[in-house]
Formats: sequence, structure tokens, C-alpha cells
Amino acid sequence: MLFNTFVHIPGIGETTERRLWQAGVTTWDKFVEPYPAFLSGQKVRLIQDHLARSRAQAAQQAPLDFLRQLPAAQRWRIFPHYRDSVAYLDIETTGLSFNDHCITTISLYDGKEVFTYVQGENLAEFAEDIQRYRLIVTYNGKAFDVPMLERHFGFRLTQAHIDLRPLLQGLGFVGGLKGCEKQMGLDRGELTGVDGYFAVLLWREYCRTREPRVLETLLAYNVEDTVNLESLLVQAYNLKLAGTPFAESHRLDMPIPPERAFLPDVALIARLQGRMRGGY
DNA sequence: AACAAATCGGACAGGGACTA
DNA sequence: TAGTCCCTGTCCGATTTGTT
Repeated sequence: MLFNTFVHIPGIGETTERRLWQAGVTTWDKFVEPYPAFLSGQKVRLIQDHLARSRAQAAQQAPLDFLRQLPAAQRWRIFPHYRDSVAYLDIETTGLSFNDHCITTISLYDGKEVFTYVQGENLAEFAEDIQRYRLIVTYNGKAFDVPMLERHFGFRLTQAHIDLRPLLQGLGFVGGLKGCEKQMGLDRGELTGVDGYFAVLLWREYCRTREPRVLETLLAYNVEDTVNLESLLVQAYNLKLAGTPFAESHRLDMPIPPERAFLPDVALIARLQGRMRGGY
């Protein structure tokens, strides 16, 4: 809903934007004479100036500049405009600490296809692949995944980035990725109970045994996280929309998850969980 | 266990409407 | 014109939150 947005203009907050919508100014093109009476001449000029700039940016396909002007709490609005170039992203590591950081696997989903990257195999390819996308979607990735990736690869990820954690928190969903999925009706099947720490154990087990099924289980978990990000963002988008006049017209359909490329080994999961409880 | 970012709450400033 | 008040937007600091 970029073309319905006015809060990117300094001096225009959510209240003024809502009043504009109520006055019938639901898109940039509808900001024409006669202007709503509650706006002073000064405000009218301010909005005119900024809209001219916004139109130019939209024409140049420079939505990144547009995004930077948008208050953090409103970044979700750009999502549909990037849908054809989005990377849902999640990484697994050898632990939580930034000191002994070591990325073990990366999973990337672009809405159609799943890509995975494994340390010791093809991890380096990620650096080039990620450049293809204009939007990154993560859960808590601003604080964890992105800094970790930037440190590992020595580059900066300059794409637009929607972090689902604060977005969902604002909608009342807290409790981590798994908690949010549960509250929003997503089911993990055999992977219920597998978490980030378990992924660390799976990697250790894989290093020890070199069993392909161990790696496949880890990747199944990693991919599940990534694929679910799309459903969560679509639901969050629709919930955000509910407070606007565009709830019906801009509503997004729930995505269809891709064919599962990796299958978890249920017996292995049970065995490792047993070992965890046993205190190993 | 460290860290980054967003949110929240409260304080503050400025525009605009109204009155005398 | 001066004085006042309300609404809106912004700023600052503290707090919340979750990642493997």
C-alpha cells in the first residue's frame, strides 16, 4: 500500500493520515483540490512537495529510498511491492555466541523455490545468490541472522529488510518464532519440539557421524523455519491492514507452501531428545 | 550471555483554532 | 493582535524481546 501512504512525510503522523483517508484522499492521486479543510495551506504544500518526490522515486523503482523515510513501524507496507524479489532467510550456527560464531547451514526461500547452503559444501555460494533479492524477511534477523551473515561473509546486506519479530510483537504475538506460529495456527508436524539448540546438536552429530540423514533432518528444520516466514508475514500484513480502509481491497491470500525437499528422521529426533534428557 | 532494534511512556514543542 | 488551549508529531530514555 505504498500509494496509499502519507506517514512517510515528516510532519504527517498516523492520525493525519487516517483523517486524509476518511476525507476520501485514499491514494496519492486523490490529493487534489479541493483539499481537506483540516489541512492548513502550509501542510498542503508540504504534502504536495513530498508526493512529487515520492512519485519520482516510485517511477525510478527506488523503493529503498522510500522505505528509509517510512517509520519503522510502517515498513510492512512495502511487502506486496517486493513480492517478486523476496528472500525469506534463516541460519543455523554452532551456538548463540557472537564470539565463536560459525554458520552451519543457511536456508533461503523466495516464495517458489528453496535453496540451502551447508558449511563445507556450498556455503560460499550464498554470498552471490542473496544479491538477486531486493527484500529480506527474517524473524529477529536484524539482531541475529544479518549481523552474523555480515560478519561471516564480510559484506553488508543493503536490501530492504522486514523483521517479523517486532512486527508480530506489535500485533500482540510474542514467544519466539515457534510461539507465534502456534498462535497463528501453523503446525510443524514431526518437527514439533525441535528448536535452535537442537539444530546445534544435530550439526555436532552430523560432524561426528557424517550421516546424510542427520544433515537432512537439520535442513528440514532449517527450511521449515524459512518457509513459515511467508505465511506469518502474509497474516501479519492482513492484520495490519484491518485497521485501514484497504482491508478488503489489499488483502493477501495465504501462500501455498512448497513441496518438502527434506524429510526429518523421526527416530533420530527421538534418539537425540532422549540423549538430551539423559544429560549428555 | 551479548547484542540490536523496536516499542512504550512521558515530556515537550509547534501549529492552528478560538476568543476577547 | 495577544493569549490560551488542544491536538498532533517528535524526541529521549528505559524496557522488552529473541536469536543458536
